[in-house]
Amino acid sequence: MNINAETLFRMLADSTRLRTLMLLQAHGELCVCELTHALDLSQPKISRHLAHLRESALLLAQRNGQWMYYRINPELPDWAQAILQHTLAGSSGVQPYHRDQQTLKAMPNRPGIACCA
Amino acid sequence: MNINAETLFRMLADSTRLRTLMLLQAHGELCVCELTHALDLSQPKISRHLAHLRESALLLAQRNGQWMYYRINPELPDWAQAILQHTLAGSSGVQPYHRDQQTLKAMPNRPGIACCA
DNA sequence: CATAAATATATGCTTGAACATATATATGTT
DNA sequence: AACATATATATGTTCAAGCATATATTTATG
Repeated sequence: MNINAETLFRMLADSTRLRTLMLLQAHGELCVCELTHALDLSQPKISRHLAHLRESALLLAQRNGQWMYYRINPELPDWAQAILQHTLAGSSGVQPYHRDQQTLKAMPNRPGIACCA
Repeated sequence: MNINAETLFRMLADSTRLRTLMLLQAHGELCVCELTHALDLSQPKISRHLAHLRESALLLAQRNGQWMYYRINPELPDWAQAILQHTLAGSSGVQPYHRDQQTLKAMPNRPGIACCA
């Protein structure tokens, strides 16, 4: 994998992208509709930023039925993964990141998650 | 200390500022003329970016005679310091960061450094 | 000693490019 | 058709670059 620090930081410098990455860092894999709900932003806005993150090789995308699932590229170099971890550690208790986690958990009809045990 | 992740990453997302921070992370403290020489950029450009970094509380400045010395704010939260460390680890061997270090070492008449033993 | 010159650093101001946003619409899946 | 996602276009905002210039400190000179 080849990513330079400046590119990584340009991607992290936008609020929508940073919140998205923090959700993915905490959950492993999420589809566009989950992100749209958790961040409470318009679908085209999320989709555009996901495209940027994909083009920068920070994210991988995978279709499952009608849903597109995104996850952090596991081949990112160690230093980049470490940066994402430390960022999550430093902001998971802070707004808006903390609220985003709660909003995701409270989402009704999440695809791929059984509604009842 | 109070700095949020988005502000940190906006500061790191510019090439001039990132190169400056990597030099400071590696050397502890440098004056404007040393940074200007090492990065081979115009003095107003460096000075302008140093002002941004100061206003974001990432850097502290201290006058010593005619020289202004800048250093990374030691009160940055742990996660932010960790990010700077990992960034240096990931880019110290890469251009332009590696070249910057060499150019600094080759600078003649560095203030505060004895010319001969 | 007063003043001027040289060095080091900071800051207005304007222009231009990069980029985020919003709306509408297109594509793909069930 | 309904749902999920992507993209095109237009618009507005942010922000870096460059130049000129201002301030501060030290050194040189009459």
